[in-house]
Amino acid sequence: MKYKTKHRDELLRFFQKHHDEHLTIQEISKKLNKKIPQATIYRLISSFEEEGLIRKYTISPNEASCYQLIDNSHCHEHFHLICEKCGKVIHLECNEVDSLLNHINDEHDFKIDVSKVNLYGLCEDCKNEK
Amino acid sequence: MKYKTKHRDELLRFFQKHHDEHLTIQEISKKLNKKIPQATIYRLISSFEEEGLIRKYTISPNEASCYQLIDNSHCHEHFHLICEKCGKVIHLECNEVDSLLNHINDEHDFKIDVSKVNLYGLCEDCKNEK
DNA sequence: TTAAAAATGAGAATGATTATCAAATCTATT
DNA sequence: AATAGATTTGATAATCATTCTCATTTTTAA
Repeated sequence: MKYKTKHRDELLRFFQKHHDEHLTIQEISKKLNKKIPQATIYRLISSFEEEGLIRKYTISPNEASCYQLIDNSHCHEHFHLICEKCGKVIHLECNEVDSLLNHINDEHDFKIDVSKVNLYGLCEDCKNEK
Repeated sequence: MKYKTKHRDELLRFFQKHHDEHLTIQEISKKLNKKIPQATIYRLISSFEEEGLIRKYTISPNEASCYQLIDNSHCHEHFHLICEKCGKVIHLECNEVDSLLNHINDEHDFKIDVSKVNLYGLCEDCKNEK
């Protein structure tokens, strides 16, 4: 059972306030003026992740991961496309995705958890800019 | 300018021999009976990566990356299906994947980095077991 | 053969994330 | 509101993949 604590509330409010950016633990810690110790931030965040409240972005394995509040206004299931260069997050909702999901479910017998799918790559702008 | 060295040749031969698996540095080191020191393996591998000879796969930010020779004779690009319950990693290579990649590239103008695609969900066994 | 350039080896350093554990806090129940 | 049991916290240590360092060795082109 989860207990409600002031750190928990504070961190959640923080994510709501910064819902339009994705931040690393370091950045969060700094913006909070170290009010919450890093170990606690890590713990709370992995708890939020499990609860499906926030999403983790890992651009590169050697860089810190970023976290962002999950936006539920997009109710339909969709993939996230994340630009490795500029960090832009694109919500991809299209039939081709659905049919791939169905194909994988039916033919490969694997049920994908869409809410956890992050597809990394280069967005339109960064792709052309080279 | 690159020099040809015995380690370089040996590691390349190793990758050719194991072209059908992707291995971590640890595994490579072990399979080579530590003939090549890890620091050197890291260096050679990042050199191979730059030259476009091998591809790095990142399963999870907290696990070691895997490396595999890029086989230009057939399109070897594949996704990883990762079971959230048992941790099993399935290599998904199929036409539907390719067509989704092409669709996203052409219609949504986003170039996906295949080596980073990890689709989380439930595998056959864990799905049914509930 | 020689000198400059690159690679090597062993170990130290880095840096994000996890683990530890005693102390503090929270919650439901009396 | 007091209590007991469960959970969270804080500070710090541990982990682990990867990168760095630097003196030594090897390679290459002239």
